[in-house]
Amino acid sequence: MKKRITLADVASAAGVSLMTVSRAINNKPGVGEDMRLAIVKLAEELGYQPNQIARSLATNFTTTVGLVVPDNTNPFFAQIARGVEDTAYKQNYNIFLVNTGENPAREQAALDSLWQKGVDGLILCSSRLPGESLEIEFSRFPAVVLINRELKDPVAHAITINVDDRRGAHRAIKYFREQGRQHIAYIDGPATSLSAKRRLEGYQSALEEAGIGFEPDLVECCAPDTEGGRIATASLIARAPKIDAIYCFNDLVAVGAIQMVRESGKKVPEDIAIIGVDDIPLATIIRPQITTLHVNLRHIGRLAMRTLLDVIEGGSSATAIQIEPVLVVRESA
Amino acid sequence: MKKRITLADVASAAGVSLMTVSRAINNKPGVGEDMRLAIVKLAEELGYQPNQIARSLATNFTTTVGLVVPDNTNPFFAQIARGVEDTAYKQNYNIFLVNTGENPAREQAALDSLWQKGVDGLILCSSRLPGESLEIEFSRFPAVVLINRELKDPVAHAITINVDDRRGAHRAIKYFREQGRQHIAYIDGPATSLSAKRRLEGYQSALEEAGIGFEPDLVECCAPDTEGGRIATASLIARAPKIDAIYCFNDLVAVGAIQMVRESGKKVPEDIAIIGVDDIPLATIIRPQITTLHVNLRHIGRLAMRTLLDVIEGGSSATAIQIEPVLVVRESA
DNA sequence: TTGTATGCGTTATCAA
DNA sequence: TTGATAACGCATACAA
Repeated sequence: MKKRITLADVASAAGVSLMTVSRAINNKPGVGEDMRLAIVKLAEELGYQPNQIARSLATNFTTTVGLVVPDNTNPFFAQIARGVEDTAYKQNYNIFLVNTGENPAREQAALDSLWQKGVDGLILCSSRLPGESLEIEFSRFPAVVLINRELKDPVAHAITINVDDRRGAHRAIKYFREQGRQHIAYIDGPATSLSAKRRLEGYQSALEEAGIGFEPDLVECCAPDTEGGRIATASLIARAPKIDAIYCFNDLVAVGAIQMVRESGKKVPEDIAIIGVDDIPLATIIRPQITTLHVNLRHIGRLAMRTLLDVIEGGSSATAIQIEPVLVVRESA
Repeated sequence: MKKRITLADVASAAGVSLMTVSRAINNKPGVGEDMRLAIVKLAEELGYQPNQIARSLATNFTTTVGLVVPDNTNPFFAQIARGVEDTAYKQNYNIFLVNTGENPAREQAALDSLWQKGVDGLILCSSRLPGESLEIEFSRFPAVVLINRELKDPVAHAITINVDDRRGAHRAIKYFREQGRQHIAYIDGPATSLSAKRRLEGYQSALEEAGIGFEPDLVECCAPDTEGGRIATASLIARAPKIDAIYCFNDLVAVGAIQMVRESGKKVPEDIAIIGVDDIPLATIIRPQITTLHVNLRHIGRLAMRTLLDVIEGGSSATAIQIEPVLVVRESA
C-alpha cells in the first residue's frame, strides 16, 4: 500500500512552511496568488489528498452525516436515501447509512455509533425511539432532520418533514365522490404505524366533510403487502357487498385488492374503484394500472439534506415541513 | 450542545492517568482487574464515548468501509447493501454509501472522497472504471471486494464476487428442454452490461450442449424493463411464430413478455413458457407467478462484508467467488 | 505575506 | 501495574 502524502511532504517539496501550503490548498487569505498557484500545482503533481480524519480532529467537522432508516431495501426509504446522497455528493458530504430493522435497541446503538464518528448531522427516518430519547439525541447532535415523525414542541436545531397523509386521504375521497361513489371502504395498515393513523384520520374526516357518515364496518386493517390486501378485501366484500370504492393504505395493498375484487367476479374500476398510495413502479406495470397518491420521495431526500445543511451552517428555516401528495389518475379509479 | 467527555475527564475523575483509563476501556493488559472494573463503571456513569476520530488518527483504522453502487434504489443493490450493513453492524463497522449513477467521473470522485475519509476497505459494485484505474485503487485501499466484475489476473487484497450467469442460463435451458420445448428464444439486456454478455454466452453454449443449434434469429436485445420486454417479445413473435419458450434477461422483462404473449392470443406457459432472472418481489405478485433464477442478494452482501473483513484482518481467502443461481419453478414455465 | 507554537483526543513507546 | 511523552495530520492563533 502506498504511503500517504501529507501537508508536510508538500511543504518540504515546495520549500515553504506547512501553513503556507495549508492556506493555499484551503483557499484561505494570506498567500500570494502566484505562490498559491504554484503550491496547488505541486500538490496535485505529488498526488496530495487531505487527510479528512486529521482535519476533522482539528476542526470538529467531518463533512459526514448519518442516515438512519428502518430498511434501505424498502423502496420508500431507498428513494429518500438516493435523494439525500445526491445532494450530499454535490456538497462533498458523505453519508453513513444505517438500518434499524424497526428495532429500537439497534437504532439507539446506531446513533451512539454515529455520534462517536462525529457526524455533522443526522437524518432520522420513521424513528421508533420514545420522545424522551429523541430529546436526548437532539441535545447531542448539532443538527437533526426527522422524517415521518412529528414533534409536540418545536426544537431548536431539529426539523421535521412529513407527508400530509390527511390531505392525501381527502384528495382520494373527494375524487371517489366526484365519480359518484357511495360506499367507500378503507383498508388501513398496521395500527402501530404513524402513517396508518394519519391516513385513517384523513379518511374519517373526509367522509364527514362529504356528508356521508363514517361506518366502522367499512374499515379493515391488514399487513401492508399484497397478501394483506387480498385478505382484507375478501372480508370487506363479504361483510359489506355494497361497497363501490376502496382506498388502500399503499399500492401493494391495492394490488391485492384488485386481484381479490376480480376473483370475486367484479370489475375494476366499474364495480369497485381502487386508489392506492406511494406510486411504486409496480403501479404502472400491472393492469389495470393503479390510480394512486404520489409523493416525490427522492425530492424529499434532497430537501432533507439541504435542510440539514442549512441547520449545520446555522441558517435555520421552518421547523416543520409538510409534503402534499398528488393524485395520479390511471386505470383503477 | 453538550460538551464531550474525554479520556482526560474520566482520568481526572478517577484520579489516575489518562493511559490507565485508555487501557482499562480497551481491555488491554497492564491494568489491575479491580481498577479496570472501577474505571469502566465510572466511564459509564460519566457517559464517556470514545472519540473515533482521534482514535482513527492514532491507529490508522476507522471501523468504516465504503460501499459504492450505481444506484441504491435498484432492488438488486438495495438487497446487497442491506446484507453488507447487517454484518457491518454486527462487527461495529459503519458504511459509507455512495451512488455513482453509472457515471465513471462520479465514481472516481467518490473513491477519492472515501480514501480521504480513511475507510478500512471498499466494496465496489458493478464498477464502470477501466481496468487501469481499478489497479490504482487496489494499490491505495487496504482491501477491496469487487461485486459483479471480473479480473484478468488475481490481485493481492482484491476479491471478486460474481453470479454465475452462464450456469444459470444452463439451468433454464435444461429445464425448458426437459419440458420438451423446441424453439427457445432469449431476450437479452443492453449489450453494455457484463451480465448480459455472460447470460448470452450461457444461453448459446447450453443450446449447443443440448444438441439444438443456436439461431441468431431467436435472440433479441432490449432495455432491461417491462416495456423493453413487451417490445422485444412482439418482434420475436412476429419474426419466429414457432417459439415455445423465452428465457428473459430479468423478471421485469419477463413480465413484459408475459403480457405481450397473452395479448397475442397465446397462453403462458402452455403455448410459450417464460423464465426470468432475479426473483424480485414482483415475481410472486403477478399472475402467473414467474419462474425465475434466484440468487440470495442479501447473502451476497453479507458474504462481501465478511470477506472484506477477512482481508482487512489479514486472513486472506479465495480471490474469486462464484454464486450459483437457483431455479425457482412457479407458474410461468 | 509567511512562519512558529499549540492543541484536537487518542494510542504507542518508553520509563518508572 | 502505572505514568509521562511523543506521535497521528491538520488548523487556529499569534508572532515575525
